[in-house]
Amino acid sequence: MNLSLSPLALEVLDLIDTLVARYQESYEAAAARHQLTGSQVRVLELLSHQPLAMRRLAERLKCEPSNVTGIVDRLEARGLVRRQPDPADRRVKLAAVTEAGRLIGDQVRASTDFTRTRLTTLPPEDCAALHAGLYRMLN
Amino acid sequence: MNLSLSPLALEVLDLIDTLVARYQESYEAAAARHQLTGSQVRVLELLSHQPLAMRRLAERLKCEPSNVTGIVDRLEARGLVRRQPDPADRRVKLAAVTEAGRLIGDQVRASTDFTRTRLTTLPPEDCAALHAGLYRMLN
DNA sequence: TATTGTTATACTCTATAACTATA
DNA sequence: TATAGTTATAGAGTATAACAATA
Repeated sequence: MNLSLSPLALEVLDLIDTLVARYQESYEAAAARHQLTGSQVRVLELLSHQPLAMRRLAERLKCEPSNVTGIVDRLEARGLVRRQPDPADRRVKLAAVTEAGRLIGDQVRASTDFTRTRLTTLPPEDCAALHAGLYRMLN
Repeated sequence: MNLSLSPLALEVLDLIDTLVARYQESYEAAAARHQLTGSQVRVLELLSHQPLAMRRLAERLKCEPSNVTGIVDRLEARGLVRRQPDPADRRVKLAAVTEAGRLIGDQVRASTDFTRTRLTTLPPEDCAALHAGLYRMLN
């Protein structure tokens, strides 16, 4: 329904398509440089603040819990994550990032961002415009 | 390296993370509503203007040509795409969207966009700010 | 009974390597 | 010999359904 979008809005739509594409590329490429997939890096990020139950991890990843088993298996096999019992509920397994996992997660994030590098050199007034526009759009 | 990013830039980074996540969700969900994957819809979009050689499709999708064979196979099995010979080079197969494929592609795109619906209601001044900021960031 | 995590299964996307038919 | 598309293979992510352990 392009009819309801102004010419300016259509251009913004194109810019957003480009932004998303570059963001994705940069994210996957950074992960691949460390022989990791995007999902694996995502888990490392989600666990960087505190351990999470497999169930919670599935919610955050927006996928089925059965998938998380495999992703965490592969991270655990490489020593980047470990499973811990939950003292409060013996059904639950908490996934926790290891020191090695935290290190790699930080490295990937630092080497990732197309977005990040672009933002460092963006003049403050453009940054402010971006902030205002995005904030209004997302809220 | 958050040290080199201003507090404002950090907030923009968060906003962009959110934007990308919502964009992705909305794209995949719209595709799924039509029993299609994101890649399949992407192909439908790429072919919406003109037929493309399998090789070109692979370039646009940023994946190996061998993968395109499978994606086009599945679309062809559902009658959404067909393979045509290239009169100029008998090695080449041109993938072309069918009428049914064009119809579904349009429907998905219309039902997709989180981005699109947000932009329709965004005040012109916010839209202009977004455009300015994104343009400067991406170019 | 309900919930947590896992297993089993099937499908899609992905890359790599080897093959065929053209050029 | 080089290129276009395919096949074969293997790994990863995804959803669904069924299961054991625990609540």
